[in-house]
Amino acid sequence: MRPRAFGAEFYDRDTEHVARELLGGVLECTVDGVTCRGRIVETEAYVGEHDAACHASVGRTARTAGLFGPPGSAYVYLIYGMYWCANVVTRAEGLASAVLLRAVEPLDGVDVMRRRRGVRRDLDLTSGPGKLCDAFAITGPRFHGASFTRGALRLCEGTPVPDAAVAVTPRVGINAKNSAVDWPLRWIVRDSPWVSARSDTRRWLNAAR
DNA sequence: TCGCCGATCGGCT
DNA sequence: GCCGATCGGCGAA
Repeated sequence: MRPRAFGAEFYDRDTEHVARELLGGVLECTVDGVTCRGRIVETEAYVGEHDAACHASVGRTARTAGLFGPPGSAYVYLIYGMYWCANVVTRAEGLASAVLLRAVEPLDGVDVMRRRRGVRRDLDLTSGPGKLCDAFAITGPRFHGASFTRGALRLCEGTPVPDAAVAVTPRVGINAKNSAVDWPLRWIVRDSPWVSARSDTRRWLNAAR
């Protein structure tokens, strides 16, 4: 059954709330007639031009223009010349912030994901921002600037995740000299095996106790 | 299981 | 030129 997509008003709010509430939601992407779905288990917030880890901290450029776009639009960029990362833009148009989709639990289209990824273990299909874009065939040319509220790329209502099952950590992959390195803007489903950076996450959660 | 390293290229200084 | 919101393979422990 086709789930219902979040509307633009869902994204026209504080980025932290959107990131938190996307946990348990469903990412859906249709390419070449095949639909893949996954339950979102990990997100990160990039909260604006004052956030040194946010691409928009350099201001509005050709690259970052998408971050200033309307709520619910896709900001898809290439990292390390090799991997795509998918974000959903938050807050009103003109405010540069977004939620990075970092990991999902595969639900539908798993065979296609396996073919696209070519990895040994299913756990490596979608447990990272570059991995999930590969598994779902999300690329910049296909989806940068598209809307997550309708069409081939959607974010949909799923089963909400209770606070007791959620953990918050600093974001992954932020350079140690970045002033925002420690900001707690990563949300995960605490016990999901599908989250990225598993050993780092375990270490951080243990140290925080 | 951990840590290191190379791949690969567009955007920015 | 430099470096990154990453990933997978490798060798060591």
